[in-house]
Amino acid sequence: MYIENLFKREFFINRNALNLAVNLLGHLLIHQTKQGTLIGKIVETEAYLSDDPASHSVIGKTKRNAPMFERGGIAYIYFTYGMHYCFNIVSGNKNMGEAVLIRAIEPIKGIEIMRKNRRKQDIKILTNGPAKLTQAFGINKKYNYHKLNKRPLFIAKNHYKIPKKQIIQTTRIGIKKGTQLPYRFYIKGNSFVSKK
DNA sequence: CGTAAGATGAAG
DNA sequence: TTCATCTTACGG
Repeated sequence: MYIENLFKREFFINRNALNLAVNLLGHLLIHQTKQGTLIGKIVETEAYLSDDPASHSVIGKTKRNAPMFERGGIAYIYFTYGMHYCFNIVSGNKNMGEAVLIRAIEPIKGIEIMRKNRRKQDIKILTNGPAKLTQAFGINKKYNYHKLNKRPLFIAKNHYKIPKKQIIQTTRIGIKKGTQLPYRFYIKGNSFVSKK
């Protein structure tokens, strides 16, 4: 059903991270697993640009951030704080060094599987944070470099378009550098947006 | 090598 | 506010 609505590779390549961060809001992250299909609506994103002090890419290409320098449309997944995975979508063309961090998602389908993966019951805390949603969706380093226009992990179009008025642009959270830059976007009033 | 920081989350 | 926990990048 959602499979024919998946975004093509060009969608991610033909724009920079700021543009992609805005344009991902409201669309769907889908993971087809053995246990069942997981679907969530993207409700919060952060852009990390090439000349951005907070971006992993600012130091140049390293083994960890190398996916950011590939053509857009692949996943950049990194492990942090000894236990968490964060999921990014690379934007722009090769060697741009930009990506969008998916910070929060609204669970749509496969909620029981998400509860199991998270070992938490309350739907409100299943996916309202970058490392929470990767745990809920079973996303880990095996999907680093994965093309997001292919199953089993992909982005699909939601035909309902978010009104421009409902998109809030503000500063990013959880970082020490570049805190003044307004590179965070979220859907106004959505109760699955992460908290500071 | 040694080490410090980290785009976090959960508990107290 | 503290801590769990470990990879990564960088300096010696």
